[in-house]
Amino acid sequence: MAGAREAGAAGRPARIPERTVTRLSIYLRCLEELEADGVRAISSKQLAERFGLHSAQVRKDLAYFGQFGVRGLGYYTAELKHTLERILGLKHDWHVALVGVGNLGSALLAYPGFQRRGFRLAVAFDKDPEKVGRRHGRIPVYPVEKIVPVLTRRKIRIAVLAIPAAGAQAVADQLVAAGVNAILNFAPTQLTVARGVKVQNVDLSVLLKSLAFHTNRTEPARPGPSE
Amino acid sequence: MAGAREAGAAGRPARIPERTVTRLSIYLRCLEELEADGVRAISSKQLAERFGLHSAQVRKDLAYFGQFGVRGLGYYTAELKHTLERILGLKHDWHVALVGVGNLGSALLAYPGFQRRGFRLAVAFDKDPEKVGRRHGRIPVYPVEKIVPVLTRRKIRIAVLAIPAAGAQAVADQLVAAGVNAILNFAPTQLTVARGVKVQNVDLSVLLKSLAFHTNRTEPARPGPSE
DNA sequence: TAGATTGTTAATCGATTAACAATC
DNA sequence: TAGATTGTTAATCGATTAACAATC
Repeated sequence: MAGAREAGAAGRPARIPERTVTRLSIYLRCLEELEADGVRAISSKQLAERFGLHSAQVRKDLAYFGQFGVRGLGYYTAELKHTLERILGLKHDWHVALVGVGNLGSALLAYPGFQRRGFRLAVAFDKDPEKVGRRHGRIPVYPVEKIVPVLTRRKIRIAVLAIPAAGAQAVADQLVAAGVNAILNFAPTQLTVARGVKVQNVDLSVLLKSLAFHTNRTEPARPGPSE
Repeated sequence: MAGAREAGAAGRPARIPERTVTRLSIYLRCLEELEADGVRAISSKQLAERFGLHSAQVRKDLAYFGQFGVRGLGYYTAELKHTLERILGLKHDWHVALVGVGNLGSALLAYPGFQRRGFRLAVAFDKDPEKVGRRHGRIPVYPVEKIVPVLTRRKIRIAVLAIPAAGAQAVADQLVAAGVNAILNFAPTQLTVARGVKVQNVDLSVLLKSLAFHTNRTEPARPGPSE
């Protein structure tokens, strides 16, 4: 009885480990390159090697969602890419809201790889009256008070939070009230949100501290090949 | 036989889980706030609750490095903060190199929380002759060809990579040759580096894909409390 | 002392890896 | 067919949580 069950044939939603989802995203990035290079197919072993993983890991990650490979051959590049896009929900563009048009927010608005991959920053919010009303390229900047009406009307479900820690929780509450399901949080603070809303934290300070810890425990590295 | 052994009394370096280091950074952030609020001491239970963790987790994380608590009481805020700073290697400023003065790089140069917490962006590099030679505030911008001599001379061990994927591996090679031990990598590509060099990837596209996956599997969230 | 909380060991849980029959 | 690689189950590994004696 071969069990091909996309997300559980019975109906059980099947919990997917967070790290599996992250790896699928990385596999996809790789498959885009492979397809551009004209590589027709790739095995789990070859794919795994590119990321220092084991082939079983790759096969297991994919097996959560179905059977996509060909025994004796591997996976067809174009087909697997297509499949991963479907699994990750990238078959249509996502409209994304940005809160905070400061240094980081502006950089994100200008970041091409962001928009390119199906994430379209559709609206921005800021509390500074100087910034409100203007446009950043083609993106309108509203006052933060408008979060609920604007996002509700536009049915936006993903938001990026690029403001200081102080006001972050209040804004997050607004986002959730507006029906947002997922928040990419650059504010260095722990957000409390309703169950079902996913928060992905990116705390540059925390990341740097981890690097400092590692550097602190490592020899000052040879001065390089002469110079 | 109570075993107080900082990093292994014998000399064994004791492998610390990555996630423990990340949590220590987060605890520290919290302790800074607590100290500012005049909170004298805190228990592992109280600390854990702020992050949705179990108290045993907090105690275990700390136990890797020694015994810092007081039974029946908890941990003294100021003391634990001090201790975590020492463990993470934050007792002195780190000079950090930035490669890539584009949108993201400029945002990082202007980001205050970055500099504030003991990470000083000391030098920047770019391949654009337009940008080279100028200064960003007080930070000089050199051509990327100067990475090895400049970093070697200044003994810089942490670098931030904020350039497109295409040139990232070549630049990473230069950084490693220059004696860098840790790289915060914003380029959406897998870097191959010498053992002992730590790479911390921040791929915005991957993070957004995880959010898309979650959003894709979730009901479109109630439209919020009326509006 | 009585109450509280640590530090630490043992039990549990979940994720990674090994192994192999199925099959292209 | 012979060789290769999948999909999947079982074994291993590591991290989280429970439990509790030690002790403030």
